[in-house]
Amino acid sequence: MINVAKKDLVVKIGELALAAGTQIETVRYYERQGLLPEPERTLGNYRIYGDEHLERLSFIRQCRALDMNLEEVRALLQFKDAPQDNCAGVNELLDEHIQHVSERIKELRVLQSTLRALREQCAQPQGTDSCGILTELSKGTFSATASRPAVHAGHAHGAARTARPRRSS
Amino acid sequence: MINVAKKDLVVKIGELALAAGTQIETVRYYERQGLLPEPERTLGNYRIYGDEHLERLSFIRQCRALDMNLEEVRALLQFKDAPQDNCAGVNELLDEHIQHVSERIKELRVLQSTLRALREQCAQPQGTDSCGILTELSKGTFSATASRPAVHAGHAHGAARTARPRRSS
DNA sequence: AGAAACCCTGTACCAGCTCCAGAGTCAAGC
DNA sequence: GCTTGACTCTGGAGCTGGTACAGGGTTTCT
Repeated sequence: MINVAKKDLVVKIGELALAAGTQIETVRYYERQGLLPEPERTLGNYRIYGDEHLERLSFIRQCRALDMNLEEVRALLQFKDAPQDNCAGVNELLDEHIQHVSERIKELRVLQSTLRALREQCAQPQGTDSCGILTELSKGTFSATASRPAVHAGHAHGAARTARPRRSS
Repeated sequence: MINVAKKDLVVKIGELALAAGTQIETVRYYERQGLLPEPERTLGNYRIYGDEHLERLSFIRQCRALDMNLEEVRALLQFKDAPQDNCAGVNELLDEHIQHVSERIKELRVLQSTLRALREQCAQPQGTDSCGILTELSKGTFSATASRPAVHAGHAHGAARTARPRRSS
C-alpha cells in the first residue's frame, strides 16, 4: 500500500471549467475576485488545478445557482475555511437569503396583479390612441404598488446596484 | 378668448425630474438612449421641457416600475408614437411580460424550497467541518432544480446580459 | 457684486460575468 | 524537425440601468 497522492485530479483550466459546468473566463474571474486561490502554474504558465479547486468551484456555482451574490458566497467560503468555528453564521446567512427570496416573490406577485389589471384595460385591439393600456401608463394612477426602482438583479441586497430612489426626501 | 398655449408647463431638468420622481441623471440617460427626445435649449444651453416630456418620462418610469426593461419600454413608446396603428402589439408585449414574471415567480418558488431543504441540513449549530449545509453545497446533489445561470437582472429576456451557460455542449 | 443653487459635458463605476485580440504553449501527425 | 490545430495566456472592452463625480458655466437671490 503506497500512500495515496494528495491530488488525484490534475487538470488545466478548460477541463476544470467543463467539470464544473462553467466557462473558462468565469474561473479566471473568480480567481481575480479572490474566491478561488491562485493555482500553481506549469512551466508554460498554464494554471493547474486539483480536486480541492474543483470542489471549491462547484461550491461557488451551487451558491450562485441558489441566487446568492458573490458577497454571500465569499462569506460562506470563509465559514468553510474556518472548520473550527461554529456554523451558526451559516444558518443565519441562509435564513436571511431565504427571507430575501420570499420578499422578492411577494413583490413579483403584486407586480403580476398590477400587470393583469393593466392588461384588462384593453380587452380587444383598437387604435393605439384610445388604447387603455397606453393611456393608463401615461398617468400614474394605478401605480400604488409599483413605486420601486425595479430591476434589482438577483436581489443583491448588499450591493450598490440600481439605486433605490428613496433619496427624494 | 385668446388661443391656449400649446405648452403650459415649461421647466428645466431639475423640476422635470422632481415631477416624475426620478433623478436628473436618469433623464439625461434616457435622452442619450433615445427614449426621450432632445429638448430645446435656452440661450444658456439649459434643457427645457414641456408637458409632453413629462408625460413621456412618466410613462417610461411607470413601465420601469412594472419591471419592464428599456427595450420593452422602447417598443411601447413606438406604439404610442403611431396612433393610427392598432394596439394588438401592446397586448402581446404585455402578455409576454406577464408570462416572464410568472416564470420568474415559479423559479423563485423552486429556489425557495431548495433553500429550505438545504437549511434543514443543519438544525443546530455545530463545527463548520460537520455542517450539513456546507457539505451539501460542495456536492452537487440537491441541485436538480438549480442548474441555471441565476442572477438574471430584472428578467431581461431580450438583453445580452449575464450569459446562459448552456453553451457547454 | 458675490454666493448659492442650478445646470452642462464627459468620464468612471457597480455586478457578474462574457467576449475578443494578439500572443504564447503544447501535443500529434507527417 | 516542422507544421497544424487546440488550448492557454493577459489585458481590455462590453452588456444593463443607471449613479456619482469633476470641473466648468449659468441663473437667481440677497
